[in-house]
Amino acid sequence: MEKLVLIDGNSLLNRAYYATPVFSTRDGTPTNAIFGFVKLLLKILEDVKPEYIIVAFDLKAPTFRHKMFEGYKATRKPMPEDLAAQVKPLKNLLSAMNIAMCEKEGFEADDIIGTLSDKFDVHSYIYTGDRDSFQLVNDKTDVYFTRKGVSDLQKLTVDNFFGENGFYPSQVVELKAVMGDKSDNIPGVAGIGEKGAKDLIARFGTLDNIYANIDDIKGALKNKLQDGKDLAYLSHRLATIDRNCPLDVNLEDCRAKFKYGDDVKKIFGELEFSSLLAMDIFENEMGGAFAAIEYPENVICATAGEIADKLKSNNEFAVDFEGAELKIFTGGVQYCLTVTDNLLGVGLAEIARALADIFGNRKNRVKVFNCKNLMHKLRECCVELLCEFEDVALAGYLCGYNLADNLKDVCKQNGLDYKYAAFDVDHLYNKYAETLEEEHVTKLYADIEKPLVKILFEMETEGVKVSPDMLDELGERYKQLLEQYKNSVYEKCGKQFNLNSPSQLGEVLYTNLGITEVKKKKTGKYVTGADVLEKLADSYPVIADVLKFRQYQKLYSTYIEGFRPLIEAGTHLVHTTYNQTATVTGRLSSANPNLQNIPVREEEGKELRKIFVPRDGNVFIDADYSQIELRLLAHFSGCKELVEAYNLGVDIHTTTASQVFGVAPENVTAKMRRAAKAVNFGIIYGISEFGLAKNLNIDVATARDYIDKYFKTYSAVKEYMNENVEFAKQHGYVSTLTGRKRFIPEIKSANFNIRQFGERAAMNMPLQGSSADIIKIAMIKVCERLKKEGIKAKLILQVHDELVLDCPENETERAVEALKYEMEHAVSLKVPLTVEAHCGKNWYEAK
DNA sequence: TTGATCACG
DNA sequence: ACGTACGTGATCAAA
Repeated sequence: MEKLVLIDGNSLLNRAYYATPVFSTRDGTPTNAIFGFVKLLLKILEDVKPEYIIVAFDLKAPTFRHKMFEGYKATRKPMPEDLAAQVKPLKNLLSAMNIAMCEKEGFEADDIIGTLSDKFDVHSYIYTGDRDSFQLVNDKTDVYFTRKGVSDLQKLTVDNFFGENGFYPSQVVELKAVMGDKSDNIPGVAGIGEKGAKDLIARFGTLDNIYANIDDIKGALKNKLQDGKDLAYLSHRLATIDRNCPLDVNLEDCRAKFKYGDDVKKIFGELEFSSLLAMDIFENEMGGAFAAIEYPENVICATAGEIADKLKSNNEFAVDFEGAELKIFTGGVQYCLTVTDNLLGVGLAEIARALADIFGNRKNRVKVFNCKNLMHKLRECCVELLCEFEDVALAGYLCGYNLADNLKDVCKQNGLDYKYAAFDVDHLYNKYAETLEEEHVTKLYADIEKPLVKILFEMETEGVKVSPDMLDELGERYKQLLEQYKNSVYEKCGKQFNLNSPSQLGEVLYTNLGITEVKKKKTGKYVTGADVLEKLADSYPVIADVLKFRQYQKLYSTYIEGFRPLIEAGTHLVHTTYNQTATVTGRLSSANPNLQNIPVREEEGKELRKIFVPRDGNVFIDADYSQIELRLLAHFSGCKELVEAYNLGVDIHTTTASQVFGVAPENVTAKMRRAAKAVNFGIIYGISEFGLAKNLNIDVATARDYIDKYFKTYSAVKEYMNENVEFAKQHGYVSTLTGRKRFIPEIKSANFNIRQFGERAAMNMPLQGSSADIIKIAMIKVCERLKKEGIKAKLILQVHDELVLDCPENETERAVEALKYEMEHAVSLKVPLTVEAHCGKNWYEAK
């Protein structure tokens, strides 16, 4: 019998959307759902080899079911924006693939599929993620249900249906009539759920039969059924698929005549589906079938010697080191080596020797996803990575791809088979290397990011020493204060509750204490943020205690207890992990623990820095750039007033206040300076009246006045900001000093808020990103300099505009000199870069 | 898993 | 009419 594939387009696209990691083309067009859909489509074509295929879609217009019941699907959330954006492109693609589509006003895809599966003398294969379609299963119709994701399909046939579900296809409707369907807002009988409904259907078979024998049912169940009879029959009608919708489709319209033609290739290219583009397509009379990427021979288990041998004749290879498995792809073959310290198996020494042969050989060149991770793994085996390396994650990051942070998911994103991980690494790197060239970021990759990998590895390995005594001391103190403030709050509220719960706190403050000044959020919850509470502190004494509790709770849980498990036993070191591919601006991030957000602004928290101490006989040297982003603003905008101010070395906020408020510098009040400082910060963030008003706690009109005055004074800054926005609108990205790019798809959004966000991001990124560039360059220079001069001081921390050295006391002077010089001379701008350095016996003293 | 909150630059 | 400062990560509560 000939085969007809019927696909529920909306349902599968929806499934594909949630099953595929979020990704998009670099210009921001989301493509993950289309990708998942296409992968499944190709699989179906290959598996079934159907003569006919058609994809059915829902229309937005109300269906006959809505006319029957106003509430039908009323509780369904609207499609996420980035899924909705993928519907049209999918249809275009299907059209280019010569795949028939069908939609009909007043009907759902289900009805179309039900009708077509009945209409022709063929065997029907229905693909859907909707259980409603189960009712369509019969001797000439199978349903393939997407159980989990899109690849795990449950095949339901007339033969296995009862066994899989415990009821028959015809009873799907009967069941739904009783139990309803939450997702479609089909009511069913109130008070009866899945279990009750199944029992009833197992006993009576149909809804009609239930009511025909209603007197056989006793008690509450009977009452529920009697009360819910109308809704049950309404639900019955709602759940029934209409197998007679008026469709102008004949079988020949559905003929599978897919060709992998230029038009399809072009669309795959536009969607950046490189793994699909790379497929070998061989067309046959079935309408086209596919062979995916040609994967290499896979040697499941190799010996260390075997691999080392291979590398003698081939210096280039790609690896994936996951768990105890090292996969190596070289010379067209993927080898797999198990690295364990089980001496009963392969000797550790032999493995270590092989690893040293592989990664310690400077003639070798390895491609890897996240080289820093590999270096840590090798270190566990006492092996140092000395060979040349290429980092797929880093390259992809610089190309602007939104890559998952592990190779497994990246493979998924790219439709690659993780079984061939080392091969995939090779494949992906080759692709990204081309893009690096196209985007003109190869130098950034090779000269800044790659050298930084090794520096970060060393910083992480070196670690930062924590004083356990000081940690305990502060912990005890915080604990006591915490208890004190907690009790005080309880007393003043007249009740005990969980102070850590914003919702409970909100409830108590606004209900029990009658504090009504503040509104709820759009989620319906009370706002209890510190900025809001602070305004209430004067009127309500309890607020101050709440804020103090919050402060110490943060310090205690995040920085005392949060730290304990991360401190290495014996050495008392914490080893943070710097993520080099986490931010959109080019900054690093730090985690486990995050050492880039150790308290400093409030004295209470700043004390925490006393727990960080240098090694014995050493001091910390802490050096930070002074206002680096504002200086970059002066540099990029060329604003005469700003450049001059920085070249004269005057206080920039005072200068701004003086120029904006039109008073002599010596007449600038503290309040004026504070406002000017906030404006300066705001400018860097892509200022908005509202944001400035909120920050300064002033009204929007005053904020607008400040901004107007600022831009009038510094018109070059305004022009520069406009240029950034215009550039982003035109090219889809902005860039930094080193050519690092951030793609800003939001800037073209139809949504006003999203577009505004894009504009602010376009203004901010060149400043924040260039600052990141500069400190990265400085880190490289500082490390080179220390090495060259034989200074034993070690770079141990980076906090965006700040570097910390752990330095032998007798080298302090030379190290300060080197650090300050290399930071200040990392790049040359129209304004000087200045660095302030301090020394101390802990991080508190060195600030 | 998500949202709220708060620590940093 | 509507919601807004830029960039991160950790913790907790509540689903």
